[in-house]
Amino acid sequence: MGKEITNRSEDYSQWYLDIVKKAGLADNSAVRGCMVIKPYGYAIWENMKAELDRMFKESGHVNAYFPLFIPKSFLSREADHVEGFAKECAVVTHHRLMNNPDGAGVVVDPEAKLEEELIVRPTSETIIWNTYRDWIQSYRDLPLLINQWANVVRWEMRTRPFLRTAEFLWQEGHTAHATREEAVREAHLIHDIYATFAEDFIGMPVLKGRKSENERFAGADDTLTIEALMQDARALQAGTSHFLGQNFAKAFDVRYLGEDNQEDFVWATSWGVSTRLVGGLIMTHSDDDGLVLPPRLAPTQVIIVPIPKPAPEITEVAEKIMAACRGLGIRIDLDTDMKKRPGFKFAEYEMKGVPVRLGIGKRDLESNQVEVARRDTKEKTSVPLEGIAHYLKDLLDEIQDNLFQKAQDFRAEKTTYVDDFNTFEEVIREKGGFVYAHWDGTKETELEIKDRTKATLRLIPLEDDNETGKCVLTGQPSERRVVFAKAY
RNA sequence: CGGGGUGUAGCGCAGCUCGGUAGCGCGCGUCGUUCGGGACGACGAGGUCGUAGGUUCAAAUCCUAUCACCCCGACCA
Repeated sequence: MGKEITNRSEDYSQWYLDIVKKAGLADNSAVRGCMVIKPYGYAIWENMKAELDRMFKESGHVNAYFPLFIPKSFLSREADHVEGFAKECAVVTHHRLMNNPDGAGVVVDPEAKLEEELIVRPTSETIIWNTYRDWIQSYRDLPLLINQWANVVRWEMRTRPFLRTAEFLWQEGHTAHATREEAVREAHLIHDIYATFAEDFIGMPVLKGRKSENERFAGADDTLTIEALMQDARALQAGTSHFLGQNFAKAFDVRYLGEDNQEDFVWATSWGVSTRLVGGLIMTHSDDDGLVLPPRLAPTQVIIVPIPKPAPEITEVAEKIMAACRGLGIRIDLDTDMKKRPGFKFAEYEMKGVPVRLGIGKRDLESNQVEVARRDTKEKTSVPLEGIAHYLKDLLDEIQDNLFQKAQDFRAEKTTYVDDFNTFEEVIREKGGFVYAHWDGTKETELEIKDRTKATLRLIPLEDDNETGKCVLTGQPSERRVVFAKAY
């Protein structure tokens, strides 16, 4: 008891907060809008990070680190960019405190005002492109394929753990290329990596497409996005990859001399995913009993619970199982807590979403078996000790597949094709999910739809299904269906 | 920034209307009995009542100011 979580059907948003709290992923902090990521939550992020980092490096990228602070003037170099971020910047104005002359505490020393204010980076395009100017002279310096793991700050009005926090952790890739084609290719490559990661590791199916001009990243010529559907039938933007054209090269005067001795501005991309992915993971798989982790990202994949409590003869068997499992790369642990009772532990590991639990008690020892409990289906079976490691390896794969499949089925169920506006409004209001509809391509229509239904244009699919039609709102001709949804 | 609400033990709350020197549940510690789905008993530790003023013999309670946080909107990875 005392660990009850709100049912999804009652209050989805409270359910989410309960999971974050009770699974020990994050706490609110003393700082408005900023969370403390607890060890268990951070371990999930570390696993994500490790895999993404591997994927970036395999595709030729290297890591570097740029400053947390950006001179205010840098931000305003690119007009669209500053417009997009100006309203949510944390600004450093002074560099020193002093004892309060009126009494206790310290105050900002007015003498220590900075000549130029510093902005805590909301994203690093400006400081990086200012640096790239010095690094790039010739086509031989290109491409420059750099990624940074960092924290950024965006002073959001309303925050939610992982989904939207004032400070968040992310990676931001910033690449420089000699040609437009190469930069476009890079943006698509990363887009593919993001989609692969989301589906194969988080087990979160995503739609791939491009953003409308209105939803595009501030300063980009083209924004590619992956969009996932959460269990409350709302969309989550899970990662974006931008083709920046020559916008930042022009703003920071980054030119290179080509093989043909012609000078030109450099072409750019930038791309990022954040700790928001942890929020997406939670909302994709978890249930009313707590977190459900996809095995590939679970800090602990298998937990052994001695029944009724740790004892030498149980530990001996557990050690053998663990050695065999670790040999196959399975992350497995033994619960050695003497105080808590088994029932409590079962509930606790379910809350934490550990994919598989092994129960070992006297009757298992006698029959040379263990009890195997899956978190995803709640099924329990007795499995012979002989060959248990391979059994578990296969089971973890099966759970990973099952979670992905379930999420895919859910998305399919919540995907609707709509051809008239009444139905559109009704589907958005009653059913939610992704709505494929025709759109006349104008910003006005997009905004009016948002205004009337709260649904936003999530993406324009990349592949043309060659189905022309009429805009669901205006009846004007449309070349393809686009995807609308209510989003986080 | 608009509208609503809350600050009392680690967490969740009662007490405030009608001032009298702080209580309940969970959690925490010790011991014992338990232990195959969130155990039980006994004893115990723990609170400048958000902060600063004021009224009063006396303030968690009344008054003033202030800060913080939460919820609903507008902004957003």
